[in-house]
Amino acid sequence: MQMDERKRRILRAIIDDYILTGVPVGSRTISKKYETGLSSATIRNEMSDLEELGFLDQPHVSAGRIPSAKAYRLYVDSLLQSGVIPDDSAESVLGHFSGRIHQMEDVIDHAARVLSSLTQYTAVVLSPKGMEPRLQTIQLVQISMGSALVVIVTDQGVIRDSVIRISPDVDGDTLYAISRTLTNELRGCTLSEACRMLPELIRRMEGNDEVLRGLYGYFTEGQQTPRSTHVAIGGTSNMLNYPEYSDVDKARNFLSLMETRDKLAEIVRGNGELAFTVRIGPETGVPEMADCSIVTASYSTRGGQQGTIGVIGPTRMRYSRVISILNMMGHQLTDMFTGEDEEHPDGNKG
Amino acid sequence: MQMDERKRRILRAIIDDYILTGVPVGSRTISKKYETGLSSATIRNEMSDLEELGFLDQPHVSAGRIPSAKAYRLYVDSLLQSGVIPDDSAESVLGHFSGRIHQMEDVIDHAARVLSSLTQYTAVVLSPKGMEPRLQTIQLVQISMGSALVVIVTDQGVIRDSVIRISPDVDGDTLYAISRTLTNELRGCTLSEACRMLPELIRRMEGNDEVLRGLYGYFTEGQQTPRSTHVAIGGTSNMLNYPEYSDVDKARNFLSLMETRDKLAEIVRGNGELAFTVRIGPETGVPEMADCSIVTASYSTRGGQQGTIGVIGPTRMRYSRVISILNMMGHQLTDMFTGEDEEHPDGNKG
DNA sequence: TGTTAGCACTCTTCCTGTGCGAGTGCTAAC
DNA sequence: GTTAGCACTCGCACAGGAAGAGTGCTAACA
Repeated sequence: MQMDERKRRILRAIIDDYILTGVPVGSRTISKKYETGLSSATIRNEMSDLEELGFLDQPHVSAGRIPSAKAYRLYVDSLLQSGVIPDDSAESVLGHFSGRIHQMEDVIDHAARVLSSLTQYTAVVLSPKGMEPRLQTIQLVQISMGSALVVIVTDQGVIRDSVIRISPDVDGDTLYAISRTLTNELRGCTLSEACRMLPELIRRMEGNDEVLRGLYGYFTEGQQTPRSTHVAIGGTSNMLNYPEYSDVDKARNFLSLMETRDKLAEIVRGNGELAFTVRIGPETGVPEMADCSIVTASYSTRGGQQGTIGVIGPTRMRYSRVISILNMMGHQLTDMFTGEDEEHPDGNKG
Repeated sequence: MQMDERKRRILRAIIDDYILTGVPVGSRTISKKYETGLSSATIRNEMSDLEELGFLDQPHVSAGRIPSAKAYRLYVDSLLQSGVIPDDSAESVLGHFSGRIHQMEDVIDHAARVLSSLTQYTAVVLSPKGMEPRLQTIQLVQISMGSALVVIVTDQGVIRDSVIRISPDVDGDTLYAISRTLTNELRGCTLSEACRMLPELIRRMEGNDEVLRGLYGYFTEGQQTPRSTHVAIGGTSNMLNYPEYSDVDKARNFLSLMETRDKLAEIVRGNGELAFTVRIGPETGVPEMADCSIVTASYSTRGGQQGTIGVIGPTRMRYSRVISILNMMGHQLTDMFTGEDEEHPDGNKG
């Protein structure tokens, strides 16, 4: 048996209807609501074929049909093939970042909120992750007698800061001198390289070894607990709006997955740095998400690192809408993270 | 009618049982499970009295009784009066902060996780909030040609950082000089005072006005969008473990309340800076939380600011356990935030 | 006077059976 | 190839009934 154009059209109608309503759709519904020009009996025959082909499932004999993961896959593929659909509400993404927000983490949090409220699904935004960051500047700032703040600037603009203890009689100027030396010596190194080089430096810069030793402890500690990527989540409770999650057990499983941010980040980040992915049901590879779909897009920062934005919803997700919103949002974030720091907004590039 | 000792004992048994099981408790249960030496009939009479006094509710005529908010209040008050109960598992709090964690936000996140996993309820931890912070150090760190990082250290140890644009030909030494001047001039000011003083400073430090202007923009912007307190939440999904929230609508309401962190912070922070509060059901003042209780404790930082840790659970919460865990955790955090920065851990306070 | 045993009564919960409606599959006619 | 018709299936909602838990009341007892 073969898929012909008519089968495709009917399948699409079924998916559309199921996405809208969430209840199994019957032959009569398709024949009446969608101008197919066919009677329900014909639709029934086609549906029977589609089921045999693996595109439809039947919860029980007298219920309608629901689309299988395979059907969604076909649907999404044809959606993507025909180009990203400009959605009615997509342009409203643009309005949501009017006020300048400086901190990257704030932007990410905000993006997650906007994304979830636009899509009405759960949104996840991951901070960029690229190659291992390389040191650019190390600066020690005195906070009080006996303690100093370490500020480390890397080429990714990622800033790690922490307080270390120093001798009370080290003053600001000394700290500045140490900072300069460290910056000169360690610029361009990765953090792990810096770790290896520090003992040597400590030997050479005797007299300030106490400061450096504190720093060393900080570095090695930072190594073993690497600052994980920032994960922002929005709209976890949205998931409860869908009958798929009216079962409390399911809801709990889902929510506790959302709480373990590391695992979640791993799942959302997925297999690669693809610009765009749609994973449907079992394709997510996570048993807890067997009836979820994950749509992700990426955005880039100045250094060329890729961040990820994603939407998690039921498999009967409004794919076209979600895809177009993610698309817009990805571009918007890329613009923010690349454009804003290079030039004044009123000037042109070049 | 009066409360006598026996009524009190029976009420306590009812509350204990209801907290344990979550189902209305009958007279027979009390008479058999708790060694009262009384028959179920007697208990019934007492229960009838307790209901008349407003301590018990009856869902329907042939169900057992459940404690009212008033009953919990009595229960908690007597609990607090008799001193904080040392709980079997409370000491395990101590183990959870073994590895040094430096960033305050990380500590707070971690505390929320630990708190929720120990109590099996939802935990909320708020960063300290005190008087308006006063500037201690301002440091400009060159990141790349044309941009610098502003690091502001306040007496609360709160660090605000952001990137500003500077002229490409300003070098690190100049930035350091500017930083020193700024620190000297502005130390001890609040942020808003600094805002007012900056124009004057810009006039005086001509030549570097471009840097300062960028800084000025940063300050004024920071003023209008004050960095809100950090809110960490843990174990939101724990709430679904309790039959009280097997209703999806209730669960959704609760969860979406958890998502609006600002509002949540306001609720948890509550009325004052009391060391310890227990708000039961309606006492929370939030309709969505009519069948929740909120227990909070506070911790202090070096500057004497108060942070808040809280646990949100069903009204039939294991109060004594929660109170003792919160108590321990509060002390632990206070120790971390005050002790650690003052002295080496191996030394005694002088 | 306080306590207890006994009993009728109430109300929920669970189970079962039944009718209804939605939807299918098949067959025969067009 | 399409469609109308019909028998059939299955879930769902609802009603009725049995079981169980728990109460309130009364009368007897220490």
